[in-house]
Amino acid sequence: MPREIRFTDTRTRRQESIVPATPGILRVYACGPTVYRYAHVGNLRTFLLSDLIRRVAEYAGLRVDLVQNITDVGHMQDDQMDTGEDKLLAQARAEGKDPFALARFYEEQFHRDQAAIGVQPAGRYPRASECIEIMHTMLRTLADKGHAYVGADGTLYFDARSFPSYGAISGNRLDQLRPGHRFTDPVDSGAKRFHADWALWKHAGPQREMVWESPWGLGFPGWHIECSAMSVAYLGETVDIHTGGIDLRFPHHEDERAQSDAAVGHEVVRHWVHGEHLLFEGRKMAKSTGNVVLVADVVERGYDPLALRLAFLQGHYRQQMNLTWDAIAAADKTLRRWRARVAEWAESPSQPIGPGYLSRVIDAFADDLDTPSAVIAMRELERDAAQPAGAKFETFAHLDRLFGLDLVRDVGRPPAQAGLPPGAQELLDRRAAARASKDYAAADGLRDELATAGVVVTDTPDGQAWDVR
RNA sequence: GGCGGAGUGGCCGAGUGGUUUAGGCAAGGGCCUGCAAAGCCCUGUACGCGGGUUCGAUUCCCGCCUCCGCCUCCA
Repeated sequence: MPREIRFTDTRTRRQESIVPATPGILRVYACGPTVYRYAHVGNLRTFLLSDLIRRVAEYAGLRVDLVQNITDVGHMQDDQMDTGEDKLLAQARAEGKDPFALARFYEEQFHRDQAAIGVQPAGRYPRASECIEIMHTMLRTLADKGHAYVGADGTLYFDARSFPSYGAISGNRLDQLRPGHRFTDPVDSGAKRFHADWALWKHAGPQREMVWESPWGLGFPGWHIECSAMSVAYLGETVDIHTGGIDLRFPHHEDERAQSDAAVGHEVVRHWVHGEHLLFEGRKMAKSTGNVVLVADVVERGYDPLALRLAFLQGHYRQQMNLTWDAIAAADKTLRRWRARVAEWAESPSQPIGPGYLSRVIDAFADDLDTPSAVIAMRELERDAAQPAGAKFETFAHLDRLFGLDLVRDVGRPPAQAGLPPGAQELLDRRAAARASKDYAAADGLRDELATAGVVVTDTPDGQAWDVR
């Protein structure tokens, strides 16, 4: 068990020892997906962050209360700001679907992708669209305390200048921020008082889908208020760790912090932990760049999705990582070899776990999630001839609680019998006969035939082995 | 203009003021195999540029160049 767990806190800009406000219970809020499209592997790398925090904390004996929001309303899209549509409505219109149905579909896909890369489900997944009331409660408080005002366009805005420590997370100061320049800023039309103010409750305008009644009229929530309201409602007025992608540091988390702290009256989030971005082939992963990679793409190329997880673990969460197909292939190969080794080692008599490697890996995880060092330690253990196989098995199997790579998948796995395509068994039998009679030309031809049918045959001392692709 | 992160060998990526200066993948050679595959063994190529500090810098300092991100879209 680690002596202490440390993470780098974006706000304090240094590593902090994590001590739960409530002894024994670590309260974590993870910024979740906006469910208007498939999550790409860059998104998934960020979501992995809260999973790793949760695993190391649970390993250390803490109970982890992990809440991850599902944003299914209110996340404005840049080029839609003028029309008042959010990302979901725009996508629903593009696909000709009901926005709620669309949101549920991508939410379901999100959970599937999470499971595919070994992310354990959060305790709760509140949906923004189902938390409108608790948002109203916080908005009323903000209005009562003088942090909010209704603009000329009927939208409720947060008064940024009413929150003196604005900018603590990002380092952005109100007097240094540039006014919005990508769209017609409401301040230009006199709707809001100051360019850095942001919408708390958007006035519906002509929009008639995904709108709710409120003390400020028909409308829908601003993006940032959902996380403030939901984190406080679900985790209480003190949240130990709040995670998200580095891009959320500003404005999302800056604004969220202002709302939460202003409403509650003290610092709500004790530690902000952000994951750096994933690049793919050297570029930021984005639709506009054309380098979006989904879990489905990885699977389609024949790789185990958990190879993605291993590839992520080999880099540090606060470093940009340049993912490539070569890197995924390399991780996939390592993962398959580890599973095969673990299955072999499992045949040996069980041995106590060697404390050296165990503590190295655990300490690495606890030291600001130094997963690269943890993976290195596993590679060293793998080739350490001084360690008995039984101990290697126990160590790999045990530490998979932290790695989450399903390393024991192949233990005791019977030879693949099921899943052979029709006729394949006959080809296999004929090839075995051909080899027995040393007719290698025929055997190689049959091997090619089987490969075409998706059956990869290899020869072992015990005869033919095969794997269905 | 403000805020933030990087530049390591073909690729991904650790790391360190200096004796053999990761590891993986790929490549080449070998063992094994009927041939392959897998596995095992061996091999090579590094620290963006220019100064400085130092006996010695990839590592520390200064300057520069380049790349990436945020500044009210974004994981």
